[in-house]
Amino acid sequence: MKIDKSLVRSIPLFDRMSDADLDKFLGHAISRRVPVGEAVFEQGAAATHFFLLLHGRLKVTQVTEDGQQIIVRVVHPGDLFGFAKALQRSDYPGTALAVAESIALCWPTELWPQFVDRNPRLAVTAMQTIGQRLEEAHTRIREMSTQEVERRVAHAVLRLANQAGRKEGSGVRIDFPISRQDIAEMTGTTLHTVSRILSAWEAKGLVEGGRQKLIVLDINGLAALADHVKE
Amino acid sequence: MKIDKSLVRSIPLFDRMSDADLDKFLGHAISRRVPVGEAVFEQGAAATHFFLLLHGRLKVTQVTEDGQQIIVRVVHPGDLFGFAKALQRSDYPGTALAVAESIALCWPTELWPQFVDRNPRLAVTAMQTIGQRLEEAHTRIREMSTQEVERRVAHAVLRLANQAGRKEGSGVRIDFPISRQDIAEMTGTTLHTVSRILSAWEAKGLVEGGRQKLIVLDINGLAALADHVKE
DNA sequence: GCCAATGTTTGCGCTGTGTCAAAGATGACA
DNA sequence: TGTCATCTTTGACACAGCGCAAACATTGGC
Repeated sequence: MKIDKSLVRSIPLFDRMSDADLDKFLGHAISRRVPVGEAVFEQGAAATHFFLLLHGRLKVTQVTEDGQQIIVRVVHPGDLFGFAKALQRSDYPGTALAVAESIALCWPTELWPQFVDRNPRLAVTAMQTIGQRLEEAHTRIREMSTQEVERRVAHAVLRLANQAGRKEGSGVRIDFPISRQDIAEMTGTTLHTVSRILSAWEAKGLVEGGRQKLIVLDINGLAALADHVKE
Repeated sequence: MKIDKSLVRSIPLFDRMSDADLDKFLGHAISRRVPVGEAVFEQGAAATHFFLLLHGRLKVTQVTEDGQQIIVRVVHPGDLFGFAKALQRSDYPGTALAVAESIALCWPTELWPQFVDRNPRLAVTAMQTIGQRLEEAHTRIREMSTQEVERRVAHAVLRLANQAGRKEGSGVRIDFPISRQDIAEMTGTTLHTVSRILSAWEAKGLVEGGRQKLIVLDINGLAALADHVKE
């Protein structure tokens, strides 16, 4: 399958790589189509590959011992994921599930050290990427520690609109099927509470909901909810 | 000031470095004594140095816009911290405060790329360290999403006993001054709730409390509380 | 040895959210 | 076009945990 080289180039991890090295890198890649509902890898499985999402959308989930599920993050096109082995883990800590028809590039994890050796800047940039992810995680912890549910949901929806928004009519539509349950698992609450909150927002004209659908009509209004201390 | 080289060697980040390089590395270091209550760096300040804790104990905190504080993590001897610049940040995301008399090695951040160039394995190992930190962050998110306060506190206390425990009498004492407020800020609750929980535990003989003091008397009992689904 | 500062405990009332339950909506598929 | 599975909405209720407030304990300084 033909690989979109300019897309790969646009990723921080690869933007400084020489053309020759990039070709070599892509030469080892396998392109894989992932239909909706299929997992790229599953929690606990041996980490045999690392991946780059070219197209589509994934959600990375974890299941706790007592069966509760949370969404760790959403993978967008251009994101590297399934890093586990590079981080000294032998298995994947979560499951990566396609929520939209997706295409991912796959490399055997053994190649990671080789590529790093050949291209030291790679490791630096990769570390920066992980650093950002760490920061996001801390942001989430801070939110969960200090904010009540409605503000957390507002932040989560704004983030989604930012990362996966597509203009539609007068608003911005989240560009993949997303349920209240999903939003609940991203914010640490229940689908019932999310449903109530979204209903209230819809009554205020902030969003438009629907089955697995969410359109933000008033970004500023939502941002006010997210930032403002309640009065 | 004399630097304890064997302590430095014991840190994953440095264990594979050649002796010559290590000497060079340490040659550029400044050793700094940090009395209790003093900050090594403050949130928002320019990230001029990165650090290695040789002795003592720090807590890394963040303050939200609306003035609430959370404890991001506790820094133990041997931990690298104040990484910001290596992760492509120009300022420190939090404040590192000494909760015990501490000694830290300091390097100017400019040296980081040099050391990485000279020693590519360094970047790989550093990434593994960050990876672990990311995992811890996700663990915390998972706990905050799915567990009620008492279990979260139990987990936090067990973690502290593990990382900073010193045998004392029949129990394990957390080896630095820690307040209920601190524990609250680590688990996303209030000091009042923490106080109530600890009182209850003390009545059950699980722990022994005190002013800025905490001794775990029954690790297994606590672990049961942390793991077991309440019955 | 007393005082001030700081940390801890405890009671009480309130409310945000989870839990349980049941009734719509929506879309896929036959 | 009807059926079924899935998702969403809404109500009723309970309670964990927060906010507020006041008393109590410990420590260090003078």
